[in-house]
Amino acid sequence: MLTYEELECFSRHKSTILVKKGENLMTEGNPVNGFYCVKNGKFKLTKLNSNGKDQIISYIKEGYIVGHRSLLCEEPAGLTVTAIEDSFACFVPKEDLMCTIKNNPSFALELLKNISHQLNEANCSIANMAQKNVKQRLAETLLFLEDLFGVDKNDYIDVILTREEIANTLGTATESVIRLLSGFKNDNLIKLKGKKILILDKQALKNISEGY
Amino acid sequence: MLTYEELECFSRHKSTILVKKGENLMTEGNPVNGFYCVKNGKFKLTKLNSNGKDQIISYIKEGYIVGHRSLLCEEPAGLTVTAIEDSFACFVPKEDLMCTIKNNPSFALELLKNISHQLNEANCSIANMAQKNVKQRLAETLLFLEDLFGVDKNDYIDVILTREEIANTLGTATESVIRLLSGFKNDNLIKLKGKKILILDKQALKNISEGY
DNA sequence: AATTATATATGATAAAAGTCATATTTTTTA
DNA sequence: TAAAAAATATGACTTTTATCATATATAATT
Repeated sequence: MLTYEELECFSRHKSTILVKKGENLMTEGNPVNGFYCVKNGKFKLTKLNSNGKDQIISYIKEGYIVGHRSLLCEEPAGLTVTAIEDSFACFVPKEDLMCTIKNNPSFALELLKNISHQLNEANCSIANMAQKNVKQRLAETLLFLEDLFGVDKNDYIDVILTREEIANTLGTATESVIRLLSGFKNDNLIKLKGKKILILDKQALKNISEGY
Repeated sequence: MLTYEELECFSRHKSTILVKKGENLMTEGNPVNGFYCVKNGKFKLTKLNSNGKDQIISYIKEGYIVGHRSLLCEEPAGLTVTAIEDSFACFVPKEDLMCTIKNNPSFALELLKNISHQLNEANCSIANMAQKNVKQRLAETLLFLEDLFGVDKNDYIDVILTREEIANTLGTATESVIRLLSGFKNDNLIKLKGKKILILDKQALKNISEGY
């Protein structure tokens, strides 16, 4: 996430594009010739596995940029970026990015900070994936989703995900997520209303995620 | 990993320090006031878990830099960096890094590339951790270690790790690693000589790691 | 070299998680 | 709105992995 001014600078004069729910902004393995600023909406970032399952690596929302990593490495897209609701993004061509990096050292530093921060989060994810069991990871993910996307007027986490998408975030089976969510509900840690999830006991979920 | 010239530039006039096997170059949570170039040797990068177990996030060797991510984020060290054999590294103070970034746009770009690359690798790790079973991850890790550290004169992977360290790389129990290594040995995929591991059938390991 | 400590190895068992089957509910489409 | 499709839910069972116990081998220390 960059500062408002930096994003403004890029998105001024740029055409904003609509990405409908389920559509891809970028596709893993495809060449990348610019990056995107998310103006509005929500996206999931996924990686395809040899067994054909998508692994959700992270989520982004308004104010986030995506695609810059591939540009900088001069590699094809490492992830597929898919809208999880109708969203708007604006495209910034590669040249604009490179030009700005070269002419504006403080922007380069800002970008370094941005990617460094993402790298730290990715490292934390690796440790969590490796050492936490599915229940711990689910608890953690629910807290993460509420923190990232906030809550709606009825206090439900403000993002609609299928159980399968949650499973693909945790790296587990859909049935396991369904069972665990039922368990959390029975223990009065969460409330469920279709796909909507409301966290009732944040502290308890935090404890579970840390193994207590 | 940066280019030879860039590293030279930093390490000239810098004192090289000896880090003995088991000693830390940086410690998770501690403040960071510079970064290190590895001149010689091997290090593991670990993250402490709530259950007290170390998770090995990655490995580095000569030519790699470490600590720059925390510097750029202005955060405490996110990882502990421990020598896995007697090693040499040189310290570059924060000011030198910041100064170079500001005065040398192409260096900033190089650094962006470096961290972007690491972020991509971390994303791959997340997917692997989430979707592969222990056997697949072990096969992959053996191939990774040979690729990173190369082999000695007898073709054994040129790094000495305990079974526990391998387990902490995969995020599994030490006994599981021991059992699986025995299995690979019985299947003539690897040869074991104490802690030394020799890969006999690279293709078979690759197939296992991809789930065939 | 003998002793101690640490690492490796292996079996037995338990716990966690995956898979398959099937029922029910919700959502989408015609 | 009805029919079809997709998602959720739950039980039964299997596989994977962790844990505990213990034996053996290797490395470190005195």
